[in-house]
Amino acid sequence: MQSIERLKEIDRRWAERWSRERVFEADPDQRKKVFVTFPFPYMNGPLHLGHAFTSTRVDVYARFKRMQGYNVLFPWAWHLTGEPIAGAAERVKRGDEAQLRIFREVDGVPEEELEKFTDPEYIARYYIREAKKVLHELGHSIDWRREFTTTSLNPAFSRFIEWQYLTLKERGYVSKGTHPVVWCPHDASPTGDHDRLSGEGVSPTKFVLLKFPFEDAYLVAATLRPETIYGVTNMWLNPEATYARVRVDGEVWIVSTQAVPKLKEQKEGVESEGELSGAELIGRHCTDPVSGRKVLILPASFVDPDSATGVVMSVPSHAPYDYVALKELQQKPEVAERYGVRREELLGIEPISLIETPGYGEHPAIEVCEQMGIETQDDPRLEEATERVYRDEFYKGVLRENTGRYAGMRVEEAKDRLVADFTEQGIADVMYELMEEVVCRCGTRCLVKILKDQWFLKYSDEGWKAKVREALANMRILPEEARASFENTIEWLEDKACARKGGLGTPLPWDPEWKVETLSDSTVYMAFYTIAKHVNQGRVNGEKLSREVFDYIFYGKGSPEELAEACGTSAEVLEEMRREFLYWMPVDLRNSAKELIPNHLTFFVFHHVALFEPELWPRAIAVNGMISIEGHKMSKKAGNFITVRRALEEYGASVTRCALMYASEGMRDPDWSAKRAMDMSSSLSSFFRLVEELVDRKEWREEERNIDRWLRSRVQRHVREATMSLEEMRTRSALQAALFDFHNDMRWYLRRDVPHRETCMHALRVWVRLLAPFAPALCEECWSMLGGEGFVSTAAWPEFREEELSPEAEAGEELVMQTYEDVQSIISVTRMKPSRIFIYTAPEWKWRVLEEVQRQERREFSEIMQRLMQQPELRERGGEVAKVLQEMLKAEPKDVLRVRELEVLSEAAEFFRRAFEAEVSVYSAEDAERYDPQNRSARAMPLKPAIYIEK
RNA sequence: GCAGGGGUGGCCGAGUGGCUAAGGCGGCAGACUCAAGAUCUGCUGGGCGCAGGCCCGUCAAGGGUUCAAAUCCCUUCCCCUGCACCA
Repeated sequence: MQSIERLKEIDRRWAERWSRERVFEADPDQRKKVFVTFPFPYMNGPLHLGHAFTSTRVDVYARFKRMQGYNVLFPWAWHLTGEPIAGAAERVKRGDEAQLRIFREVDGVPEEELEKFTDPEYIARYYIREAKKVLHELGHSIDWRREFTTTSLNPAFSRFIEWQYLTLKERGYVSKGTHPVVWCPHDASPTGDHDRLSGEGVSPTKFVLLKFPFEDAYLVAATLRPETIYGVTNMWLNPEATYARVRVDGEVWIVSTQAVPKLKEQKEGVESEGELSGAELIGRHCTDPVSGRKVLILPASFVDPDSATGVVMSVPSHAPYDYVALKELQQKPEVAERYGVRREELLGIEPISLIETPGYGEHPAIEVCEQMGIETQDDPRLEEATERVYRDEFYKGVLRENTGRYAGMRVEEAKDRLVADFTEQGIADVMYELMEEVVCRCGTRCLVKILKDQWFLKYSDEGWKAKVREALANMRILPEEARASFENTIEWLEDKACARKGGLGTPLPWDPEWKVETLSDSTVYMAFYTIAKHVNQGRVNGEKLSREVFDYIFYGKGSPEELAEACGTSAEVLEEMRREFLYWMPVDLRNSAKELIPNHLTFFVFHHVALFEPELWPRAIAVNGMISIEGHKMSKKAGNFITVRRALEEYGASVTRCALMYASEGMRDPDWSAKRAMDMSSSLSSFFRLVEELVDRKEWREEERNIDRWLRSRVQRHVREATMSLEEMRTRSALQAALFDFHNDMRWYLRRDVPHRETCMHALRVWVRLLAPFAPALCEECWSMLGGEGFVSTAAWPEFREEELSPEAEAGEELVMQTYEDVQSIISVTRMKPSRIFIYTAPEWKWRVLEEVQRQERREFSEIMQRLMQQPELRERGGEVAKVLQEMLKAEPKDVLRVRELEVLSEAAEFFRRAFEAEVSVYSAEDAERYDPQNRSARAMPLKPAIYIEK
């Protein structure tokens, strides 16, 4: 507890110094640049650990690259576009308790602030103010001079969006269209998934309406299978339902009363002209518009007046519901007779087959119902039966002779043609319906509305997609596994509405009642960071930034002299802005959560390729998993919402950052747990304590030993691992190397021998720098204790030095470790308390045998033996050689480095002595003077010294 | 349902064909301490062994390929993300 307070104090102190000394402000210079971005957060609440996870990844990368000597820009901005902030203000005005409670209890907004939350701008300003403090304390290396907000609250940004949309439109990427949406009649706005009480994931389904002439009107059947009209035998109406006569675009339609309000949102000039009951329609006839046949209207309980038009055409050959309902009715004709249906006519109805499907006979619906034993129209399994028949017929079915011009076509291909033809002939129309009930958050049941004259981004455009694919192919995607998701998204992406009517935002320049929608105004704003700095510094009037000015800055079009005055600046400033834009662009890394791949991150690429030349296309996108808290999804509702503020209060920046970065990498979802945060806190404290101890240390060893070469070699391994991992944003692996593995080696080093000052200090200086991107403030503290120059944040990243790797030293140290374990294992098995330990290293000739084995590709005893016997010294002891060779051939082949065993183990003797509290002697097996009462030394093998222990 | 990513020891997680699993946490034992904490040391799937060793088991489940599989293929189950006008 004490130590965590100390870490927090260090974190705060250094965050202060960084901003006081403007360490992270970045301007163009001679160096190579790296431009990293985090998707600006939406400011309707405080930053939470999910934000911190992603943003810390960006910061770690920024810090890493900065230390590598790049000129790094990490800017920040705030997203205000859209409905939620405005909606929240509205709810506060209405005194909505649930909303107030969230602000108060989850976000921790003080009462005196809450009063002012009726103003959306105030809410945004409040959260921005808080979030900025939090990011500062978290130690993010942000250049705050470039900060901005979106929407018309920031005129300069609006000018930028206007430029963007005018350009997109001019280049043919924007079009006007009409589209069905899930709509709340009460809110008078589209109802997205998150705005729903129920019906998540439900989207409009397109029904084809087939108009069956009926007296002066049309009976309008809704179907998903319009091709089956060739097999129609009768119509179904629900006798309990009420139907309406509706005027639609000059015609009179008969549909269920429930369908009328739906049609009003989807069709022109819809007016109700009176009602009639289902019962009174039954028994009468309408006309099949294709064949002109008379079609009898029959009663059916399965017909749902709430679904589409409440009128169903009956195709018993291919629709299980229709078949079962017809069979039931024919078995009890008296039911139908009550509605005035003539018995003979009813009994005379026979299924008409129109699709031929491999694996089925003439009437698939009948077959399937009989197979499944379905007897009544209320049987729930009818859904499954319908699904099966539909799917098989759709993919495998072929239309029969009785389908006129469509005969012989596959259902899959005929369907669209037929609908187009029927529509042209005035027989068919469309209606959208929700297959499940959708209820808006306001409690109103939603329906489908056709939104007219909406503005769309033409993401379906093949030429556009081709450029996006090209950009993607040249981009680094981290982790690489995420690439497939991007490719997929590009594949299925269709036109996307890009403007809305409600909420905050920038009006579309050519149609100002629409505002540019949030996912659309967040696509190329990274370019704006280069401009925001100049606007914020008052060097140019942001409100007056015209399209022509942006064209100059971004494209170099026009003359700065002519443009300068109109926007309150000089040609020099405009030229500088253009240079700055060219310097920082393109974006070198954008990082976000994987949930944004199908929208924002892909749109980000779309807009870049639409607006900029390939040199300015983004270079890399990184994605990460979604944070969970103690194993559960984080949500305000669940009450496990953790703000960054709270994490900082409890653990401070260094611990929070490291705990997050160690929680996961790649696409894996990180989990935050209080326990693991505490573990991280002890790891960092322990690191810090070690640095302090060594800085204060007085006792050092003078001469250099194998253990020092070993440590230097290990240090290089960690440098290499941390560097390579960070290049790919693998923060967990990097931290594993830079904190834990490094720490373990330091522990071993200090345990093994009195440390060598230079080696030790060298290791510490590397260590502190490797850890600096993760725990920057703590490392600044250590850096200054170690006498490092300036800030560690701008110190040089340790470069991997291959020449410092020493496989020999590592092999030597492994020999020490192995020998240590062997002694230990003997002690534990024999349960003896040793007083004297003798170690015998392998004789020279055994090494020679081993080396011969390694030289030979074939591990063939006689061949190798023959070669060995050519050496006289070995020949003398042929019997022994044979035994040793056999043993070596039994072992797994592996590369072995020659180690000066006697020297290495002698150096380690003192360590063994301390560890085992016993006298330790190291001999060569060839040493004539050795003490070896049981002749153990005979068993010494290379890298496996013989051991003899006395009680 | 469709698409993408996953499922490894009590827990977090390395590991993508070859000495059957890195590191951390937790647990147990010991050292230090009046004690607790911190720290250090050893053990931590099961079994056997008074000389460094051996045997068995294990990577969601089942099947297959291979001399050899956590790793490759097939099937099933489970989890995460997305499926659009939400940010």
